[in-house]
Amino acid sequence: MRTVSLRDRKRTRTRQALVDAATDLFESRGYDQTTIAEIAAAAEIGTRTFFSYFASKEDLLFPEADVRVQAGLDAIAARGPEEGPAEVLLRALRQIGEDSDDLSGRLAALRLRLIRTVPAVRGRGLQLQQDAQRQIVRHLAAAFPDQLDEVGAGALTGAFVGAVTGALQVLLGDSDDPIEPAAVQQALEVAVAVALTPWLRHPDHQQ
Amino acid sequence: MRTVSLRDRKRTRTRQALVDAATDLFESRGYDQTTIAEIAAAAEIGTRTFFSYFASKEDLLFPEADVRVQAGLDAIAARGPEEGPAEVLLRALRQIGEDSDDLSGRLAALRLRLIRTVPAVRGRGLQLQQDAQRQIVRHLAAAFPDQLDEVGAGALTGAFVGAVTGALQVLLGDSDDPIEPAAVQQALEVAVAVALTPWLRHPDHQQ
DNA sequence: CCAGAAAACCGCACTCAGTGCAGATTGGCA
DNA sequence: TGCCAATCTGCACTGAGTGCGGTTTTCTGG
Repeated sequence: MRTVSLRDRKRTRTRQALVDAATDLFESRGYDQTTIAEIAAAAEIGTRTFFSYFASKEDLLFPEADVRVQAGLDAIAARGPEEGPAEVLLRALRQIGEDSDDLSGRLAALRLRLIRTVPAVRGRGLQLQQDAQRQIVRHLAAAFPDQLDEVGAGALTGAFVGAVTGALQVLLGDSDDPIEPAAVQQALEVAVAVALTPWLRHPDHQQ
Repeated sequence: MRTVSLRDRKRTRTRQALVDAATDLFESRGYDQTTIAEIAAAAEIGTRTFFSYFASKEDLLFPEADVRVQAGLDAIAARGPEEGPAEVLLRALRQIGEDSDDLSGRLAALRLRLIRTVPAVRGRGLQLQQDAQRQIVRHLAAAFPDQLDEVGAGALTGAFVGAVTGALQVLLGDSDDPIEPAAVQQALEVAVAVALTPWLRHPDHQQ
């Protein structure tokens, strides 16, 4: 038994229609050249109704943000008895990376491009990232009360996330479409090595 | 001989008047309740003219961003012969922290509060931080061509900046005015220890 | 099957940020 | 002094986002 009331199904469908319509329009016409009115019209709802689905135009690019954050928090909660904070963060990252097609997929590719192109989108993305980070810090500190205080958890999480995004930012830098998974993997390993070296117990980590 | 043409002096004065007026109005009325028209009127210029001084309302809170970034880049350029990348980053941070009253000062305090309060301001701040970070990465990679490639420099800088901001974010968390410099110093040391341990040659660093 | 309540839809009018344009002002400089 | 360029400013406009109020649709209990 899921959330299957007609109301909710309809709402989910409309929401998806909005994302799809926005994806199409952003790709063909460009982000700034697309108005919310056009997106709403393409999804066959009134302009006013749009704002009961998304609070802003930018949010169309990050539709399942909360789901991904939750996956990360779950990964922290499911820590093994022998894991330290660094291992947990690493596993959480892999978890998020797996169940979301974050580098393939039409919307994902569009998002990456618009993040590099449109300031408003970048700002919103960074904002969401920081919010997620804050939650991770709280859960991490709570999960390792003897090894980390809040400030330490903030520093560790910040270093980890900062290293990964810093490396990815350089890697995805200016080129457009051709993203090689191998290179991404390599960049992540560099970032992890830089950020987590003093934290990992086993210096070798496969995959 | 500086930039002392009457034109430039006048322009600088008007710019400062705008920042001052905005500071006053933001403090008394609140950020969202203050319109650009009001700020412009308080600084005795036309509403339209405002946009030839600042591109947006948020930018009023970050008036000397470029100056600070430049100070950081200079600090990198002035590296000593025995310094590694981590030491340079550390020195750059201290440099920036010194010549900008970033934790005292009316505008600085207001900025911190609004960053926590107003999403648009936070987004803009993160954006500026990321831009600065990108420049630092470039300069750092150029300064240490044998020790760092671009991706490594991105990871290192990201880890460093991420750790510091992550720790500060937790520290400045929810409280409002009372910021104790000693606690800040402590948080920075924690962050540096977390992020730079494997990079620093001398594990002890005074001050 | 049928109220009535709740939630969603949606038009209307509004505020405000930000832009393009064109004309008036003013400072720089020969 | 007089010309050029930068600056200032009002006007008109677009587009995001909000509050309000009335209508439609869905849910729930009898």
